[in-house]
Amino acid sequence: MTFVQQHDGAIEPTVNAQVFRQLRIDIVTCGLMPNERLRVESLRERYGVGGSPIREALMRLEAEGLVILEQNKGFRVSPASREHLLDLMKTRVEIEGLALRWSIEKGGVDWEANLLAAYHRLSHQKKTVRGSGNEVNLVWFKEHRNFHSALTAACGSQHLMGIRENLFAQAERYVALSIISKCPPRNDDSEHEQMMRAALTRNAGRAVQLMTDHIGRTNERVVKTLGAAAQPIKLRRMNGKP
Amino acid sequence: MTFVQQHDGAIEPTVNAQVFRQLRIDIVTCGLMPNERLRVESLRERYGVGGSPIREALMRLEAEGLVILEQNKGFRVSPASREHLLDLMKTRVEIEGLALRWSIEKGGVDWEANLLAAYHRLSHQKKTVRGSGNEVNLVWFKEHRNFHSALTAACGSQHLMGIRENLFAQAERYVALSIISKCPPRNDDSEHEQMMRAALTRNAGRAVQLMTDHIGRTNERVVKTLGAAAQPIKLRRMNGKP
DNA sequence: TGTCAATATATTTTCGAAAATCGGCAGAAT
DNA sequence: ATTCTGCCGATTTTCGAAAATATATTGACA
Repeated sequence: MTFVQQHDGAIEPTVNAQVFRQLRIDIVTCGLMPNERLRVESLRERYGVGGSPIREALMRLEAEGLVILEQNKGFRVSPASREHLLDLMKTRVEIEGLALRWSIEKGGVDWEANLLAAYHRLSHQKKTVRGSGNEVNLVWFKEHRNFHSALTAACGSQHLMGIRENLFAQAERYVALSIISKCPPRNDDSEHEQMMRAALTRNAGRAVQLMTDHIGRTNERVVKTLGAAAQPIKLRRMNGKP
Repeated sequence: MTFVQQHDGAIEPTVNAQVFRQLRIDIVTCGLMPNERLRVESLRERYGVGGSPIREALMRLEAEGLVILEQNKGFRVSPASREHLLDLMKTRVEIEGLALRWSIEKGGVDWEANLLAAYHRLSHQKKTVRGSGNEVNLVWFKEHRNFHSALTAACGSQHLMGIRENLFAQAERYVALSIISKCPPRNDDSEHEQMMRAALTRNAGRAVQLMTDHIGRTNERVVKTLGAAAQPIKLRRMNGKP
């Protein structure tokens, strides 16, 4: 595995951590598609490392819900489906709402400053890069994740933050899927700005409502593009007969 | 690893799954104490298996928050602290409350039946077994977990259920800690019955309030016994000098 | 005596190969 | 034709040993 430097300059010290990070990115951005089988041998080639760190990384991702393990039958990327997405969204609305409410209650000046900074960075990024097809813009993803994290950063609960981040990652995967499906990305920049304003003015009710709408609108858009790209068709060997 | 048959008669097919299950139990019941180092070599002896399945199981538990990994320095059981417990409780009140509300909304006859059955089984168990010291009663733990699971089983969200179960497991560990610390276990049987009644009569508000109190009271009890047993004192080799 | 560098030991991490398991295929039996 | 049985290749799972890393110990030097 080539040691890829991260944005913050840090390098993951162990191969396991590197594989975990990269695998997570590849799954969330749908470089590895939903339901795709994850053979250890293929991944060994892909990342140029041994089997152990790969399996260990996969186990972590399994616990996070991004990967599925069928015992003695191997790993695959978690399937994407309308039902799964709906469930995810329902839960996310509650969790993000709760975290936001708490954050607005408890946030201090530092929280406000970081939120402003995060929004500023996000507003200078586009969702897709025009260059090679409509590919997902990793930097936008990062800044978007950062912004939502900043919104809820002052909620005062490690547990709630962890849950929120996990659900967020799963939702990101659906957004990536939608972008890949050539769905022209909607502009939600103003929504982010409104949320930020409501948060900074300590209008919790409005902020939560905006967040709910924000998630709902994203969801609507994604649901439309789901039927096509969600489930790779299962292929059966045809014995060469037509 | 000896193939231990489970309560439902199923046997985990892979060594990894067995180690995972057993390790999880040992941590939740404080057979492995908070903050205790988890050396691969020791665990290899303890469970009589190779290193790979152990590391893989530990990675899963790390993602669940029951185990901590410091890169290149190994695993340890997650430390237990008053702050951690308080955070956990705050979050759990919200999650359990939400799941319970949804469950009461959507639950059908099957849900009611299972809930009744689960309560009946729980009410026939004691928290501790008198035999060898005040040890945790694994069966009570199982039935207690089952009961709370049954309460929220109809919430209609896999994600919310998963989150709830995870938080519940972490809370169980604190209860076990409290029991081990010779804290005479409180009788919360009637609380369970009241919750069940409120749920069955579709009184969501009351049920959630009871749940909140239930969690709060357990928490109070546990907090008291924390100072003593929470953090094993870090020992430094003394060079043989007194 | 105390501090620092160098060495030795313990532990984690990783690899490569052996063992176990699954799914498919061929051939026998009904 | 259909079901069953046993074999074969592909894949997962597990082990044991090698490489990498952290921790402890020793000894030199101020």
